[in-house]
Amino acid sequence: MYARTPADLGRLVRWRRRALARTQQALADQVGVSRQWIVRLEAGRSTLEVGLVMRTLRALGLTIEISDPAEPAPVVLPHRPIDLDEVLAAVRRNP
Amino acid sequence: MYARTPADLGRLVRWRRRALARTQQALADQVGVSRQWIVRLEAGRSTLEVGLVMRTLRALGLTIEISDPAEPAPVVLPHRPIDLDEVLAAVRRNP
DNA sequence: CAGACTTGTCATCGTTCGGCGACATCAGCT
DNA sequence: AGCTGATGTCGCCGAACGATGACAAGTCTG
Repeated sequence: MYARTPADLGRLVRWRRRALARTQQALADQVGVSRQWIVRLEAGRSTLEVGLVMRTLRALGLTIEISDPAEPAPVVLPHRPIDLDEVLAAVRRNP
Repeated sequence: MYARTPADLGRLVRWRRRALARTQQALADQVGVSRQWIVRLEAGRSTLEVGLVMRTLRALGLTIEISDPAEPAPVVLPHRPIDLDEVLAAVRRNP
């Protein structure tokens, strides 16, 4: 899940918190912030402390990865992997 | 590159900025912040505005991905792909 | 080495953040 | 419908953020 803006972040945090069936207060207690701060984060406020944001993501069991999108995408295996043994057996039967 | 703390972020931003051969002032101008703010970010300050941090990462051509580490890692191909034609030719020569 | 450029540090100012308390509103259950 | 718990909103206060200017220190090049 990509986060381009604080609004993206806010939506993500709310979704995750609900997925974990947690209240704003419980999350706030875990992170060590006020419930109102969680409300602001979920509302997509851009002026929040980045350190607290990172702690909150961590409290939700999420990781933050920063990467360069210009790097080539990893090659993805086809849905049905080729059965190498089958191919080799066929060649052995009929080279 | 995972970022767990603002200090991680700061190191990453500095590394990337230097990789792009940019000065702090140039980056600051691009993002619309003061140079001193960039200094603080690179120093790993935790109390900076998250919106500005996200904008800075974007200005450096970086993306932010938030994910659940419990999800299975994607299958990655080995560094040297198997040359199927070679394998098949070998079997044809010596089944 | 000197000079130019870059980065680090400090202090000040106006604005606003985060915590708090309080209340309003919404959501779910019986 | 009433009740309970969860969430949204508002205002106030002290702390500190971000911009600015200035200077110190570090780095690089000819």
